Amino acid sequence: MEAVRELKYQPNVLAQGLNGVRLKSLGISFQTPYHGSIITGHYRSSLLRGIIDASYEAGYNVTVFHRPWNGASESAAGFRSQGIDGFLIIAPLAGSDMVTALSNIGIPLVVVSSSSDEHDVPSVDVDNRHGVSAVLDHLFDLGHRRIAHISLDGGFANYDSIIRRETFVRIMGESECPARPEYLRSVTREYNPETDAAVRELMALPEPPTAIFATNDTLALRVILSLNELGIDVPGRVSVVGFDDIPDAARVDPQLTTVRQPLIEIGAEATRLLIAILDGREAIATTRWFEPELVVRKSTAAAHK
Amino acid sequence: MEAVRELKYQPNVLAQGLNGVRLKSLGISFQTPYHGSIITGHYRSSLLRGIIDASYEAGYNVTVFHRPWNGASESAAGFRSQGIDGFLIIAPLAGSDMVTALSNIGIPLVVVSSSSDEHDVPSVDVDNRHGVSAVLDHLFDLGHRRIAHISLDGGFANYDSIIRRETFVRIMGESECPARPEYLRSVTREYNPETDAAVRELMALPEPPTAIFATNDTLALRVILSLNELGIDVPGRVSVVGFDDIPDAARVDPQLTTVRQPLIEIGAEATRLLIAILDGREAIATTRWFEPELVVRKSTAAAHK
DNA sequence: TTGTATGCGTTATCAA
DNA sequence: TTGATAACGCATACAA
Repeated sequence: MEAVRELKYQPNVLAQGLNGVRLKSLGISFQTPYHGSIITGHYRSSLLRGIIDASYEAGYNVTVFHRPWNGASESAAGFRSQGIDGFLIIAPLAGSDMVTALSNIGIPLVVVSSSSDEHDVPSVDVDNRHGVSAVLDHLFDLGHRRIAHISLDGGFANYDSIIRRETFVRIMGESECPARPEYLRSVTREYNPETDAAVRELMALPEPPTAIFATNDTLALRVILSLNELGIDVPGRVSVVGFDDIPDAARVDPQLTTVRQPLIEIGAEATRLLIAILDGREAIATTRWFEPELVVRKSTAAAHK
Repeated sequence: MEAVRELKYQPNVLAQGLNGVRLKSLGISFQTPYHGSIITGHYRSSLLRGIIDASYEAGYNVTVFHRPWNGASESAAGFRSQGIDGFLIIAPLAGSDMVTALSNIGIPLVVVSSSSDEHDVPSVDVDNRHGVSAVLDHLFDLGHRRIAHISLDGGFANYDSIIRRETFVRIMGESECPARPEYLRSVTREYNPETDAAVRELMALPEPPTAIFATNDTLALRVILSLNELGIDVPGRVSVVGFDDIPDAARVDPQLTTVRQPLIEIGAEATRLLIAILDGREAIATTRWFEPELVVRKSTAAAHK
């Protein structure tokens, strides 16, 4: 023990790992369909912040494995021997085999946000159904019946947006005013002329919607911009609702009504869950939901007649 | 080779590393004086994005070492055996011994943004002096002579903000209108009532400034808010300039005049530099500067008489 | 070219 | 309790 201090001895983590000791190291991966978009935006960086904070608390390191997941079980290989104990998959995209590929190699996994029950992988996510339900209740209360929904599609779709759309259709279907097909739109990217076109077409309908529910805030912000350019007042003529409550939601004019989800907490909880699984303290199939909160601001008002 | 495919053989990275093979793995650390602020904001996440992109290009993994750097050469120990080849220090804070501690243990280092010539460590940064000079030239051209500067101080000060203040003082000193001491303010956090107080006191001076140059955009945005609350028109009465060109700078009203620095590129270039050093392709002491670009928007106008 | 031994720094096992 | 030894999976150097 004296010699330890004397020589400033530090155990060699690699040798420990070679011998089967858990290295207290987590792998994470941001899956992105296009190059360079790793952690842009509030959504991913909040999740990452929760992950890094919680792993720090638990004494774990975090390694970012950035791979082209475009259709790649081979991207998944090689994780077993990397010295990581478990893996966090951040907001996987629908239609990718990433989750399946990773779960096949037998590494403990947790999906962080945008989970799907397609896979039998534990996850931590917001309760999207509850969130959509709160949005629609709010709009119904304001007298809205002609409600449109703009979703994400193509390479950018994540499971969250799919579930939100499904829930939207289901709840509308159970109401007195089922969603008309022409009110259901989707775009492949949020900040994109596509969105302008979708909004324009929506508002050019014989019976235009009085409210537009966008699948996330970035998209909702763009929708407001598009409406502004058309000279359509928000919320006087059309109400707009988003999802996420990114910081900009409270800064734009009009301030956005949206659904807040505790992203940092989701990232942190997913990390804790993964570590609990690694420690054998938690059953593998656990999945945890966080309740979202409707934040009513200025972009929604009574339905325009 | 057949057997490799047959058995899906994957070399054990740990064993390779134990044997002295470079693991193509980079360590990074965000130094933050308060808990939980790892990658909030555009500044850090842009740097991180550049780092992750460039390391991916080069086939390197990135491991986040989150430590309390509050005064800790012991935090630095234990990196030698972690299997990382080199280390990127992201925006170190002034007054911390983190850089010194890390450089003492002999790991190849590169400082990413907010570098200082206090340490003999290679770095990639924006040319702050050039940026400040462009700001002041712009303000001089608009007829401003009473120019205030608000800087960061205390635990949050990074080297960038220190250099910006020094440069401000130097250039003003060489001009016909040297900076008055009462025009030099600093706050400990950007978004903070402190900033309101500083602005209020500045504007209560017998000769209030006609322009305020904030050391970064977050601070500048808060300055505009403070001025608004005082009923002072921007830019009619006071011009405001920031630094960074965060996305919000173009979204607020009035749009912020600021200095754009290529953060993603800085992160990427720092990564490439570190890898070049690891490969022995680059001398150790190299340091690279990126030229910033003045972005003139709506928050600056001719000096109020 | 192909094969065999040695060391990398641990931990675990077994013997003393 | 202490001490020696094998094994982890690979790379390297050397022998065949």
